[in-house]
Amino acid sequence: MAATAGTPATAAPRGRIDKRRAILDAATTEFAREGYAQAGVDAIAARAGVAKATVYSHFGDKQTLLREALVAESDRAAAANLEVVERLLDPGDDVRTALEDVGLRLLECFVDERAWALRRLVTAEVVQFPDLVDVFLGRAAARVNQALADRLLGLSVAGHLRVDAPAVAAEHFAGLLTGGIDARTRFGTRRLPAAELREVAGAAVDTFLRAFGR
Amino acid sequence: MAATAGTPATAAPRGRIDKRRAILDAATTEFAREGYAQAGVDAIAARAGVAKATVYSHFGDKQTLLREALVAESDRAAAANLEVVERLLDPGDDVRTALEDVGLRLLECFVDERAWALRRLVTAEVVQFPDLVDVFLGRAAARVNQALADRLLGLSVAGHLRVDAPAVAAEHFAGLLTGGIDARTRFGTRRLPAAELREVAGAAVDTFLRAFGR
DNA sequence: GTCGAACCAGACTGTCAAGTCTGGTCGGTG
DNA sequence: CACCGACCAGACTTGACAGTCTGGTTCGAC
Repeated sequence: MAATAGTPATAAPRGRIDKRRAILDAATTEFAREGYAQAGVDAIAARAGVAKATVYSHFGDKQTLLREALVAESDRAAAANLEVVERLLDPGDDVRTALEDVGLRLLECFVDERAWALRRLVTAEVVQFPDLVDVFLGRAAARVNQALADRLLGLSVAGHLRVDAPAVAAEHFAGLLTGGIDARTRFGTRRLPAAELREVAGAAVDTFLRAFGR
Repeated sequence: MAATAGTPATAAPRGRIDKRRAILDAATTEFAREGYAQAGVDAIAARAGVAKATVYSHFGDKQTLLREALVAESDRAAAANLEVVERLLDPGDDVRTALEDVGLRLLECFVDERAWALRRLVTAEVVQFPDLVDVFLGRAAARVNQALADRLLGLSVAGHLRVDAPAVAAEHFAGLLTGGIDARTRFGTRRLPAAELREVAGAAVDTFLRAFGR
């Protein structure tokens, strides 16, 4: 914890804000492209248009930089997912259509390049830095799953679904959506055509409704 | 490309076979623990009880070593999975029980430490060595999915299930099983108690049968 | 206008690891 | 026996990179 005790809040951006953001963005890009070990601090500094010393003045060391970048990306991903899930609050006239819409959008979040980079980093570095998992799960995965469970419960109460264990149903909805996605996207190295995304989402919703529909 | 053209076949194990195996095992262990970048060839040689030069004489360079290790591990994982899936050939009197049995065993394969290490390596290095994905998908994932689809189709023909798109059903079965597994195992860093595994498998089969059962 | 904090370019240090080389041991084959 | 190819220990070369340091510039605050 390199937090200087002088600043009031927990955030503690010591340098000028825009530099900090630039460094964080550059780090995210570079880590995503090269992986933690391969990414050089020199390259990150260069990409950010900043001197190497500035990077160290802001973040202390490379590991902290990785952690902060992951926090930012997790929040970003969570925000995108949560916004999508929120759509289930008002499902309109047809649950199937609403679920397909949300499923497709969730899938789009999931196959997004930055989302893949995030999962890659967490997966790859979990052995060396186990606390990164907490960052990712706590800030992104857990919140999204909780929100989805809430919405599914809401749909059930409103009589659109028959769900008795919302958390399980949420896990299953996500699982149906993302089951074969590693293979389909070749671990994030292949872009899926829109038609295939729709197809996958459609099939997932189909099975989901067979199991949990009225 | 250090392949000496003297040997006849493509396999070309130039040294004594047991040395090759020892190196491959050591490499697998070391890569699994440390990741590709962190794992040192010195450490691999030491673990294999072999001189560093011997490693290079067998495999040429570190990258090749990784690839060969992944091939071996993929085959290993595939064999374990396929053996489990095979059990659906003779489902006995009760499909639910058979599916729960297979589901649980598949899950056990999936949360296995070596399986996690394999996925970690593929995920982490996919950007640098895209062809590793082909090794993993071709040798393991695709074959398992195909076998599972075959068995599900068989069960459907025998009147135990109602499956019209076996490949999709197989993807969904796997998705239901492994949907929340990243979070549950904290990306492979936490061992799941047997009870939780059973619970997850049970819930997955439950949903699956609601969707595809007779 | 001066003071200090943030910043710059780039040189520097120390470490670590991939891959090579040397010189020698050992076991099997003609 | 003489040879050859696999193997050994370990020194060596080479390059990359984290993190530090220097000396100087910019800019806002007082």
